[in-house]
Amino acid sequence: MFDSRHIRTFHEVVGSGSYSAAARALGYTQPAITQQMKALERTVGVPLFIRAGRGLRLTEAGEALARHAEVILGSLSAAQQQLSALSRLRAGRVRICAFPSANATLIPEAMARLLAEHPGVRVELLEAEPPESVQRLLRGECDIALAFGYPGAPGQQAAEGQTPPELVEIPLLEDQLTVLLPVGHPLARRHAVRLSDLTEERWIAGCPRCRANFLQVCAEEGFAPDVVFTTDDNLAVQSLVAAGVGIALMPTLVLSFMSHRKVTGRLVEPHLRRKVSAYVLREHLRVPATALVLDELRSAAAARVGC
Amino acid sequence: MFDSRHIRTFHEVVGSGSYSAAARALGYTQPAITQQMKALERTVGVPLFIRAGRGLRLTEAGEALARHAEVILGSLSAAQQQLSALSRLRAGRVRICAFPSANATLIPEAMARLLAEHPGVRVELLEAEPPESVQRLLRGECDIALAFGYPGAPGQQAAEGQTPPELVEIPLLEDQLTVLLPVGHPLARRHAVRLSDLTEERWIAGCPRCRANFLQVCAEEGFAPDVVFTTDDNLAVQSLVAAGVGIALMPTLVLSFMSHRKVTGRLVEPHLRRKVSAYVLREHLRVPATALVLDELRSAAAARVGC
DNA sequence: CGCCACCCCAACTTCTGCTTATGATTCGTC
DNA sequence: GACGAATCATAAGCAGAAGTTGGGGTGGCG
Repeated sequence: MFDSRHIRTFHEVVGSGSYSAAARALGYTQPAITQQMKALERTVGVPLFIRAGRGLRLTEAGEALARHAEVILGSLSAAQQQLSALSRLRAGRVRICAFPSANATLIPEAMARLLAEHPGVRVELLEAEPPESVQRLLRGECDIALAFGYPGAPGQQAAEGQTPPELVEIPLLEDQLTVLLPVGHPLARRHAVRLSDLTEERWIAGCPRCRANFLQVCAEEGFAPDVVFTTDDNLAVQSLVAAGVGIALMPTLVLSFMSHRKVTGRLVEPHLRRKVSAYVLREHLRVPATALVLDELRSAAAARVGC
Repeated sequence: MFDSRHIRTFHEVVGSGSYSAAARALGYTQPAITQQMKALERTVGVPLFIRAGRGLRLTEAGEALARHAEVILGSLSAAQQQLSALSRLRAGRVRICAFPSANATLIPEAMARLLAEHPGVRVELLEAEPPESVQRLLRGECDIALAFGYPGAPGQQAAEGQTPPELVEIPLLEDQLTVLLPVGHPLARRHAVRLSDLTEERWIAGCPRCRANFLQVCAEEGFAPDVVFTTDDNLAVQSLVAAGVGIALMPTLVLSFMSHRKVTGRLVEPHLRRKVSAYVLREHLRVPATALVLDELRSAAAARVGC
């Protein structure tokens, strides 16, 4: 197997016509070139040069190798160019898996800035609710997973159980939960409502994990809510609330981009919130494109502080 | 610039799916693979692998490099194959420059054996008289020069003056000179004739160097020959002798393949001879195809010993 | 004829790269 | 659930490679 450095040196020697010139061009001293070419001739088993007075002349083998050197160095250079593009963010693909409300808020905001600065980067977006998205990450189906979790619930972390050690969690924002009331509801005149004032209401619950968290919070407040409807479709929840079927808890993030005309959100006491984080394989942090997307997500989340 | 060894190792790792397997396949220990891949990732600037439990998974950059590795290793292997053909004598071209009588005798005999054993070797044959052939060698227009010289004549060596130091002389054979007489010549009955018996003959001289040597030899014998015709065409010389225009000196080598029906050769006393040698650039001795041809020429000459 | 450029050679030095040894982690299996 | 096999990472040590330095020979040119 040839040493690519020898090939490059050989090519330079052929191009410049002398050992000394090649040494100057490559930043070596002249004896280094002599040694390299000697080593190359040893591996080839045939002389490559014939000394002709002050200049060098190629043997038949030298001519052949010179032709091949062009090809070899060309393919090496092509590889280098593509990988350099990946490392310099002139190229790269990032697959993100996120939940719907992030897809409607954080992701578009981050993407706008990202694509403006790095037009060569490509993003693929998948939609999945939290437990699923992290599993996809672990299965290698995506590079970044956006998930939310409710604090204090061991079994309710983004991944099943605790976050696996090879996973890195990047906290993005704390999403306040609000009580969704139909306009005209007696409590809608207040700025914030107490959960304990809502024990007699009928409730509409969201996704399974949201519902589980909701039930737990109510239990801590000392009551069991009357859940009359369950759906993970945020639009359906809002419509049901508007129709007077019941009231619901809903993250502010959702309300920031979608709000039924006939519903209104009110802060709830005690403060409830879900934690939105990005997850990534630890080793993936070193992939430039992935790190870039994470940065933009962080920025987008920071711009929403208090949301 | 990538190190070709790293590329090869990377390719093997991708192919076998693990560092350890690649180490076994390439004859390294496992930590060596780890180090090489670390170094490769450092030069690329981007991770190539993501650890996935027991196996490895390629990053986007890894996938890209894997594709390039195929091309790079392919071009390296192609070069290696061609150069190996040259060094193993399955290919190779040798350009020989020789004088006419060698072209008619030594060369064909050597070529027959050479091409039988090494059908991949190609030979190009040029014709030139001695001073010219060695100059062509020095100019790089051929790889082997066959030339003859007369002993004891400093200015008459194969090359002008002494053989240059970068030139190697390979003596092939001593070519006896004969006196060419028309059949029926009074001296033709003898087995050998003395030069001093021919002082009154009319002579036909050959090529310039042959003629010069002839004049010098005659001078040493104490007479100046009567040269009535000069030509370097051996066939013409023989025809002139046959026609009774004069007699001539002619190398045995020429007579061995061409002899006019009406002439005959006789050994001459004192013994005169020309020295036939091959010349080659010293560094060219290491070129397998050239060395092979020289070997065959030596063999062909040895088979003609006493010629 | 002397100078300059080029290349070879030998010795020294530095450093890269491989190996050995050990520890950590994961997967399969009893 | 725990042990065993396999894999990769890390650290230390060593040998060989590769480069630089210094000196010499040679061809070409002013």
